[in-house]
Amino acid sequence: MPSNDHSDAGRSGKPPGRAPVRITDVAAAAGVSAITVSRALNTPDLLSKATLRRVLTAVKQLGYVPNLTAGALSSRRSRMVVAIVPTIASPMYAETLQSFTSTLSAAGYNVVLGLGGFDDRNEEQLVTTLLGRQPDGMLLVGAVHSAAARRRLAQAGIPIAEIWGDGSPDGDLQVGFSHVGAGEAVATHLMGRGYERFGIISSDDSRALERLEGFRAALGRRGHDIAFQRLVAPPSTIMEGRRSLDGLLRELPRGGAVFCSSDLLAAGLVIEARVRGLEVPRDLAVCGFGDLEIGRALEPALTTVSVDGAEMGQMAARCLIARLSGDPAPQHITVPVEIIQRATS
Amino acid sequence: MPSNDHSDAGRSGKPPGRAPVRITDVAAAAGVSAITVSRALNTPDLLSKATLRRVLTAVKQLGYVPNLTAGALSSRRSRMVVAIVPTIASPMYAETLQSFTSTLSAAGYNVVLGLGGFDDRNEEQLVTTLLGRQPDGMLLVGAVHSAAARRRLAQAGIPIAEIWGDGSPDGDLQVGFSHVGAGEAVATHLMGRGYERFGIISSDDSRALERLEGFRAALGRRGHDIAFQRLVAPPSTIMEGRRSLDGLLRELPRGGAVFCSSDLLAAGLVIEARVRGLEVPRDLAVCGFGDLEIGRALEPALTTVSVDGAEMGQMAARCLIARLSGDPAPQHITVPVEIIQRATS
DNA sequence: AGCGATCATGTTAACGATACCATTCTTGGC
DNA sequence: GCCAAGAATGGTATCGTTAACATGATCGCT
Repeated sequence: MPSNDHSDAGRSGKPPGRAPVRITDVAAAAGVSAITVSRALNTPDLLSKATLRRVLTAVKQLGYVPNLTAGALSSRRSRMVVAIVPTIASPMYAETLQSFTSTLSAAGYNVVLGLGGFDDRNEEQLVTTLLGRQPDGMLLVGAVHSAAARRRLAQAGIPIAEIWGDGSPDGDLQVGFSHVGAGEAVATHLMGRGYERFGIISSDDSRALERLEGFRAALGRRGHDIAFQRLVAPPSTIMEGRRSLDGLLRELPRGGAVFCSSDLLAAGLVIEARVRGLEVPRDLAVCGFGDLEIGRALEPALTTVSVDGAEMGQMAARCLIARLSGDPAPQHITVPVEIIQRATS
Repeated sequence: MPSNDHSDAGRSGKPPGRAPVRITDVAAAAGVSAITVSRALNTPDLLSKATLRRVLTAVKQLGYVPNLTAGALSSRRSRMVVAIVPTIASPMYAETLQSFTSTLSAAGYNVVLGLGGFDDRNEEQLVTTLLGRQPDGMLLVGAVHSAAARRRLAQAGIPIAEIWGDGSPDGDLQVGFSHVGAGEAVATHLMGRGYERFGIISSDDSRALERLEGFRAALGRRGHDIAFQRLVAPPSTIMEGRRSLDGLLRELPRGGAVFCSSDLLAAGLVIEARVRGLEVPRDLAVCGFGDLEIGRALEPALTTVSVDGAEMGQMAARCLIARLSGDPAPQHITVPVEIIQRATS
């Protein structure tokens, strides 16, 4: 009977003969104790120059890669942050996630990605698994709806940053803007430009719907209403914008103005309008949302609402980092929302 | 410099009075041992109905969230996969990552995101940290260039899937297509349509350049050459496409055909051409790459090379999962590349 | 010169889970 | 009715690292 004493046999991992270098191997090579190696990598200031050099040499020579899983278990700091995003197929969220991840990466954190989709189906499942990773912090893009999931988050005891929020804060850290306010601003802008008939094409998700309500309310205050309204299933696409024109023209005579909940929808609308020989904005004015590249590059260039997704991601990351470092961090950050008037209104 | 003793209490964790429920707590509540709880969650088949029910009740009641970090350390399986992507600001990669993540998520894996950018600067740093997370597998979108980083990867002993590759495989699992072949196919297509003057606008990254070379070679074989060539810094944008027209028109008289390394560049070119009163494709034919939504929705719709980014992501995920489950998985998968002829050529 | 303060390093014991092997309790075949 | 084979469960060691505390060396100051 082969008795698996101590080393290689027993809990052997992957098939190929790997050489898992552990911290003790490095320690032995450098003639120090394990904790000294740990300190060389985490708190080098605590060591003498000579020891530090010796350890780092050994690290390099052996090709030591610290096992961060073990480190996390022991120190109770995983240096990981979970980001839950509805989708990254949408450029707005992608941009936000990109800058969020980059900023955290520079500070030594890794990001674990959770894709929520737009339904609450397996939200609890997702949140639970991800919390099991023991993240030091969390980013929620958009709200978490399932009650069970929210409870879990609240009990997790980690800082949670929420961005693109829709006004029902789960986290203790908000980076965002008022969607209602944005809708109002668009209404004000369009009324100011002299338009008198209005339509809206909106994605059927909670944040877009808030903007819709803001839009409607501001119009109403001045005696206007929404003559045409169309909800489309997320994620928004250019094609869906093109397809919206038909219905729109039936309800809205020439000279109206339409607010689209995404630049993608707006771009589609403009493209289709031109194909039909309409002149934008004379026959149809359009305002998008998001200030995506396509709007800037379109002809005519799209009037839109600019919210800096990258900025929000970076802000959220910075706040989390501050919070995790014990530094004070603001609880609420409002990112400016700006109407960029270009050629379609 | 005062050593920053940030935490006041001992190893008590986060400030707010949390109740970290451990597996032993659940075990006690259910009147079983810890290992039984573990089995209830991981291999429920091994338990009797009655015990299973009892344990799951306790789990729910206590709101137990398994510490996956500890589990990973003990079992040497992290159930995490690292994805290294140049950027997710580009829709192509975003799409790939989206489907990759979704597929893995459904199989119980989490994805750790690494953003590489297009430079090799801190590539080794990034790879090292991420390997330290003990991922079970890895996805490389595009190649890893730093020699040190490649060595690390090779020694990691985990399956590595590489997609969007440029022909210098790091991993042992390839999902992709021939970029050279794609360039050739475009050349063949355009020549077949009767064009005789050619231009190219390409992103300055290795994969796009391979397509360029394929394009050039195929043209050369039939006695043609590239009359206009422009390299633009990644990531590609619509605006950059628009800006390219000026130079292009100087070198390429009306009736030429241009291959763009991205649908974004191609879309910009088409938009600008129409602004200048050119007719597409009569005055200028354009072929893009990537089959993005914008190409489909553009007017005139863009001829392009379709590579299914989502499909590739899903394939890569499936292969990794198979490999990790001990099932056989193909080493090389070639995804079909198809020229979609629409209205711009 | 003595002595507390500071620096540099080491020892020990977790962190929370699972692998391995052992143990008890069933079961069925002859 | 007895024994081998399997089902159900538990005990113990361990995964690789870091926190907490301990120790010895160094140093400046009265």
